[in-house]
Amino acid sequence: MKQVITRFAPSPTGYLHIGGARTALFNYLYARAMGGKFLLRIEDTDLERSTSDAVDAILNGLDWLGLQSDEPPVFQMQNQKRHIEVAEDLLSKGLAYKCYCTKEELEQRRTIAEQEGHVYQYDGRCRNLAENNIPQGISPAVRIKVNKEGSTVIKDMVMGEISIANALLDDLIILRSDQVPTYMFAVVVDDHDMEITHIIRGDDHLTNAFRQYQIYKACGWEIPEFAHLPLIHSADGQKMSKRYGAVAVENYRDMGFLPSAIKNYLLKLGWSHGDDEIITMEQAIEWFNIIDVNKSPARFDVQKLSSINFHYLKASTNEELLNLMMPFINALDGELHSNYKSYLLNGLTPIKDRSKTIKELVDNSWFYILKPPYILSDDAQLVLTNNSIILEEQIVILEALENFNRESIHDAIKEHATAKEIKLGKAVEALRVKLVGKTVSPASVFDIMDILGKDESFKRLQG
RNA sequence: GACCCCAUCGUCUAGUGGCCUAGGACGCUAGCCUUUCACGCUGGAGACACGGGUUCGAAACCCGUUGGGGUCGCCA
Repeated sequence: MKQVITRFAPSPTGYLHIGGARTALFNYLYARAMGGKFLLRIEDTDLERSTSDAVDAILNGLDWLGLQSDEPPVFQMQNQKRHIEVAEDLLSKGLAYKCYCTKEELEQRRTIAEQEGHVYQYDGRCRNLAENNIPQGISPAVRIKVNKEGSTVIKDMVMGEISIANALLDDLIILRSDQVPTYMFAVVVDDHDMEITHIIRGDDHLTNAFRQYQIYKACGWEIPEFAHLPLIHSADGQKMSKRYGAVAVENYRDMGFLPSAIKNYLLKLGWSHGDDEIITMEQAIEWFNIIDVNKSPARFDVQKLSSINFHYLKASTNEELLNLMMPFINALDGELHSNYKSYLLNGLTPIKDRSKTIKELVDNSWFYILKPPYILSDDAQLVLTNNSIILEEQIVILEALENFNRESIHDAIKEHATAKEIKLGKAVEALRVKLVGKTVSPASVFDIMDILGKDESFKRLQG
């Protein structure tokens, strides 16, 4: 049996979309599961919108997720010669023809058609242009001749058998007038040349598959397997787009999600292995099969991602966590404790329980990281009830913590408060102190108390 | 509008004609644990879109309706 080769083929026009990440993941997993190869191709034939920044963003995103390709990425534009060559071959065989309609003309016809209430389909007017009718001074585009008879049937590994009447297809452009191949053509040529056996991509390409099928046929090439994954929708059921919030993987990275958690969550979106929720990459490689992917689109749920993230976070060691925290710590405003790393390594464990993300982990452990004095903002407030804590005490505790010395903490407490006053009750919930420009959650206070609470002498103090 | 695809709790899903008065997870909720928060534990509410078939039997198969999504570029 032939070796399975899959590919992820993003266009470099922005960031790595979360949906793209899932497509990459499924391609990666399928290749790994079948003992095949996973390749990467940058679809940069849109000269206007492609940028090298976007290429970097995509590469970085993939790298961060740990979805590296088995070979260096292929840049589609570097195959332009080959695309032209294939187009010319098609031309010489009479399977394609030159079209002299200008972009403007087509645009115009399209608007007219729209005004008349129907969709414009290219009418093939240049198909049989007589020699003496060829317009002068226009560099032509190349269109493929689509067989208008019968229907095209595609066997899709996810969607099953799908078909369309060929009369609905029109002669699409394969080579632009500036000799740049169109996406529809370049994918087919490149997938063939790269010997891709399984095309796993988003559902939005489903109807393109019919057009590409025609190109494969014209070229006389073997048709690869198709697998169209249902799209990920945002919480409101619409297509995931920028205006609905975070769509780039880098957004999720910045929110403090772990790559392992993102992969686990994305995997579970449309694929499952019984009731299993936490699935490692190793297990996924063992279990994954593209034919098990669901046909229906799934909605993206950050809460569920959070809970999976929480699981992976708790399963990580403090050392691993510290590494992941570094970018967030470096972005912090204020002076760092000289040995905050050892404070964190020692004290992170109880804080993990109340942090769903790496960012929260940092937010909840600021007292290990930042040096006093802490600057209180204007909206710092203290609510007193019968169970109260006094702000002063807190600062004392924090200062004492700098030395990380239980004795001095206790001394400070004894000195500044009576046992009665120290009682930490529900009132602490209402305590919001802004320190170093950050909102500090009351949970942080509890973390301090947690450490103290384990101590017998502190318990006695409560008496 | 045309074409293609989809349809189980709020969300992600299990389910391949009898193990289903439909299971799990997230979320929500009650309680326990805890000096407080969180974690954890134990419960609870919560779904087969609708209408027809097929069958002894349908969440599962077929048809239709409704609803949702996608595609219709010299974008990818």
